[in-house]
Amino acid sequence: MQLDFLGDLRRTHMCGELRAEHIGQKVILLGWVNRRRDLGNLVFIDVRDRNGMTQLVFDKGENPAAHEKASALRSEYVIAAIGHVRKRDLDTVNPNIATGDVEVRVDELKLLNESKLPPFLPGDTDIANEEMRLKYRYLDLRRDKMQANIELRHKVALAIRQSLSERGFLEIETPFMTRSTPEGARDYLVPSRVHPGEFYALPQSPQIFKQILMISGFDKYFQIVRCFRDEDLRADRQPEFTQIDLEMSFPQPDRVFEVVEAFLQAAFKAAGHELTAPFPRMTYDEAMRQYGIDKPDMRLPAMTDIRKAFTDEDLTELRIDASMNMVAVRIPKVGKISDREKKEIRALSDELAQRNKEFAGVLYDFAQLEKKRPQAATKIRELCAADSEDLIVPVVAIAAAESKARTAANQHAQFTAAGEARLELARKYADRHGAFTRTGEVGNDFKLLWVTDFPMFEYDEKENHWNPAHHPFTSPHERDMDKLESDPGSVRALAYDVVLNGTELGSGSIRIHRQDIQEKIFRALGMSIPEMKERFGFFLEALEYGTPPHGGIALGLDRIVMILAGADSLREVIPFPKTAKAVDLMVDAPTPVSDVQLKELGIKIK
RNA sequence: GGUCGCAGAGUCUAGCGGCAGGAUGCCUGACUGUCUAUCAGGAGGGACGGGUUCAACUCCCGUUGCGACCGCCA
Repeated sequence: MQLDFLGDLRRTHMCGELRAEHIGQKVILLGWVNRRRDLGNLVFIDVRDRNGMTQLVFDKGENPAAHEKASALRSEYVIAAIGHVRKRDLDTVNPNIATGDVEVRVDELKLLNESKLPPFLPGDTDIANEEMRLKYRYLDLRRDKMQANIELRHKVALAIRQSLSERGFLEIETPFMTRSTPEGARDYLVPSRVHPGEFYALPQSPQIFKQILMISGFDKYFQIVRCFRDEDLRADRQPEFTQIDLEMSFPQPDRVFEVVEAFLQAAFKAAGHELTAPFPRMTYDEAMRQYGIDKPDMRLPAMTDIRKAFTDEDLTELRIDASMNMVAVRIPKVGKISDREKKEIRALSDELAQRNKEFAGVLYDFAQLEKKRPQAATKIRELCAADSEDLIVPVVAIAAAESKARTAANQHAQFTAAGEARLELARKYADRHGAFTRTGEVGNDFKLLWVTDFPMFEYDEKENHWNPAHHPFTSPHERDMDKLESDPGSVRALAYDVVLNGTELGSGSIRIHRQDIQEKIFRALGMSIPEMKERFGFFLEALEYGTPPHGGIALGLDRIVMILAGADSLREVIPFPKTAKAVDLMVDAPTPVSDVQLKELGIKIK
């Protein structure tokens, strides 16, 4: 079929714009053929662009030439429609689309491009599987939902930029080709041609650079920036992802919180939600005790300490280890559970024990407890404020035959395992309690909070030394300074996370700005002075030239947009994401490269 | 690295150890008020490799791809 040129055709409206007020106007619409309804002498074409859809009418009696051309149109052809807006008869109005009151009677149709028959259509009711969607991403992105997600992403990013800019933050770029640091995740490496055998690394985050910018006196920095981590993927983890990265001079954690709360309010507003600030706060310790996790999902009830429910006699008879934590997990509105479900809960107990080596407990059968110790069971119901429909799962330790010494690690694992049980059961019974279903009420749908006072170090059992829980530039609490050497495990950091519905949105800290403290930390981590110099020499030197107190945070933009879009995977809000095996199915990356390229880089593949 | 799930027409799927069914898309025809158009007709199918079996789309093993989770991700 003959194709037409665009010439100097200029569209007058987007395809979702026309309303009753445009009736009678001459319009030019440009877009894709979304659907064709051919009634013989009368043809309807829905023309679509990212803004919406308009029905075009071709009537053989009115305009035979245009009608003939329209009859040959197929899905995803690109067209220009020049015509007049017409009121639809009352009985032909389509309330399902924004432009449904009107239609365009086409005077002249131009065919700008044809389309091969696509493997799937943007208007399909069943969406294709992900493999197909990713391979033909350009087609998948034509779908309304994807267009909306990408637009939402733009709006959110824009609102955040504006908010930060208004508060005096400067957006400053930092290098993508930088220095590999062995800390943290694996680096993506970029070989240097000029220096054979040497590599740049793509940044896991602009951490060092933003601190240097504070040393340079920029005072308030931000960047919406790509970060790279060569680790295995998850639904909420991509190898390249976007952070809202910021750093400020002379801050207390509260200053950082205010900034983040402001831009999150702006971001949520852009998505149509009025968020209340300040967000609730909780220390790491409270989070672990009440939720068994450092990123509590507050849409579900906290765990309850049930030690008080048992008399000493109960404990002896039930062979419960009184030296350990006793908590109950409560999942609302589960109702009666079947024998099979009971079995599944028992199986979960084993699974948790396998995953948490130090876990000394079990998920107790509450029904059994009600039989054996009705008073204790009643008390637990009271303590949990449980409804009769609620599922209660006590997590207790059964006393070992020989008395084994329980450690702090056991106690911690007890909370962690209970927390995992809480989430697992909540997911399982999501249909019944409905806590994960959007209600339209912001306070219910989006539970934000700050988790503060993370521990400074974590002990690595295998390697037998202390690791930074956050990163090695995190400042300890001023009041814990003197415990750095004597009792590293009890040192709290000025580190904080912002959490939304059980997802860690962002993580930050007040940094160390004094070289003497930085060296102490490195010593506590078991790093020698030469080792420190080798890894961070330039940075330690920078600290010596008048470094102001500073701190900041970084938030995952992809995750924020994902939650706002109500999506289950980051791939729904990233235009060109990678598969679980870190492959781009559209461009087919990664690929081998030619021997010539390798030789130039001085690289041999084994 | 590990555990689990999935793999069938262009796409989405039902079922089955013995003729592979539907929806949608596509093609042809009819149709002047459709909008997931309708009606009639048509074309089109088992990821790869091995095994069990008289017979495998179906069962088993492996590979590959996709997905979920664990490990990993300061």
